[in-house]
Amino acid sequence: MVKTRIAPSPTGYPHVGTAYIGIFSYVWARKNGGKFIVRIEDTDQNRYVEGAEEGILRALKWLGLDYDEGPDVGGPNGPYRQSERLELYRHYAQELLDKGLAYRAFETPEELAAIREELQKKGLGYGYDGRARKIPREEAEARAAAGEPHVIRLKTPETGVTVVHDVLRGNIEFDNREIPDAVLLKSDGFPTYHLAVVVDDHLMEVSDVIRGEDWLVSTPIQKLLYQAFGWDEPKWYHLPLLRAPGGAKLSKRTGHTSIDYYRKAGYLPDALRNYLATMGFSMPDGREIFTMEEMIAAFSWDRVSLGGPVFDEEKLRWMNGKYIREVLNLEEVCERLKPFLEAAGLSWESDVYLCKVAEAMRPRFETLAEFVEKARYFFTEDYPFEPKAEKELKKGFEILRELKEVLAELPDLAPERTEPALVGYAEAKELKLRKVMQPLRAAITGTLATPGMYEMLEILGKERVLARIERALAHAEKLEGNA
RNA sequence: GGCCCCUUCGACUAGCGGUUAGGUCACCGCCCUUUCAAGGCGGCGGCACGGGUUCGAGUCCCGUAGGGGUCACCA
Repeated sequence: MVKTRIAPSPTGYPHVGTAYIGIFSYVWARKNGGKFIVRIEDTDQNRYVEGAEEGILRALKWLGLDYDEGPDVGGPNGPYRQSERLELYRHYAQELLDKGLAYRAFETPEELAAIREELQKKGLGYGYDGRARKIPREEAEARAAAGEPHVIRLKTPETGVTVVHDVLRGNIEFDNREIPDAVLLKSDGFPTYHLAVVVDDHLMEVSDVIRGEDWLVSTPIQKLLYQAFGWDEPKWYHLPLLRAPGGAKLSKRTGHTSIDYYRKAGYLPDALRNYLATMGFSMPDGREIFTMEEMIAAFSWDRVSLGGPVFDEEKLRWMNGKYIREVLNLEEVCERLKPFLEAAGLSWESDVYLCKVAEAMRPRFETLAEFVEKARYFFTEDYPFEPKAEKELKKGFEILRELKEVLAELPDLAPERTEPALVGYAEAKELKLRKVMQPLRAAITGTLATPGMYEMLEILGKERVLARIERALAHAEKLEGNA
């Protein structure tokens, strides 16, 4: 059975890179009718951030990456938090010690730094020379028993090569002299990534390891560990890292990396998920808008490209807009809008009203937050006038006064009545339509970028429109006074 | 710097020996139009470079360059 996993560290906010890898892991598991699991890699006590795990799990669910096993849902191979599996790692480290495939090393951090510097000077690209291998076994055990702080390191072959087969890249050769005697168990008794990931992936029966390219060069260490234990290694897939505009790895400094940022900015989970999927994967027919199910159906590793994709928020915006105006239905859009209006302290008289506004605004906003910004005047009488709108108010002051009378005479502001009325007025006065529309638009919205006039008049209703014109007229007079 | 990976328009990508190198975002223009969008139509723009292999190379091989990653008791 194909079993994939995502293994985030609870060291901060949920990262888009985690979601990116998560999507591919999820899709591959689903494609094969397998399982997708989440494991929390919290073996670094120093970097642990309170609440980070919850944030990450919430973000994964928000994106629709539901997992079959995980810290909060359990599963047959738990616990799914590495900090709760320490005994396991100690056991397996001991096994390697017993087999003579690992050894205890007693260098202090300062000594290690000195060794590293020395090696660097010689032009060697790694940090430890394996000197503690020379300590006789009995002596090492005695020192350990006496409580001397130490780590356990993997005994790595000194000659030959280790060949890693990456499904996406083929065979990759590593000279064994380049593979360091990696620390497996730290002096605090916690495992390092290498030990923990191998033990857990084996015990949890992970068959396919899909992860970021930054893990590629540490794969030989893990492969050697599988060999030391006598276990079958999983299939390896290293996906390219998401890049920031300019080319560097996406980071806090170079762009928005928190999934929470995108949620709060009003991106739809489906749009983000869809966009992330296009970072490397493409549909056979070239479609860029597709559901998770469609991706699963069409997925194949030879449709995954290996160049590091630049994360372009501009295109994400476009895609989000596409979802708002074409993928979701109107009711869904209205529902999504509600929390954003509430957060802005705005209220709506009814769902029907909200939906009418949403319909009118639909082609005019790309994020939910943008809707609140641009449609504010539909939800409050206390909307501001932009400078450009004030100019229109002044220019069209007389027209506005007359327009108010024209509209006041109509029984209601249905398009069948407002259109002939406004067009008729313009013709009678021999005015271009826009000369009439712009002051009106400025008056009832405070801005010049709005939905169609007839649509707006109907939504707002006669009473509010007349009151708004009145208020705008007063506002314009005040402007004249100041000028 | 050593090692490893990667390389098609500004960005995301299609291409899997024979294509006028296609699509999407962005940008520009036109159409529509009461504003702003959306939409439609059109345009700009690319195979990093140099060697091979081949009748033929964006596609295969080698080198160079560039970019990225990694060299922790972090993951």
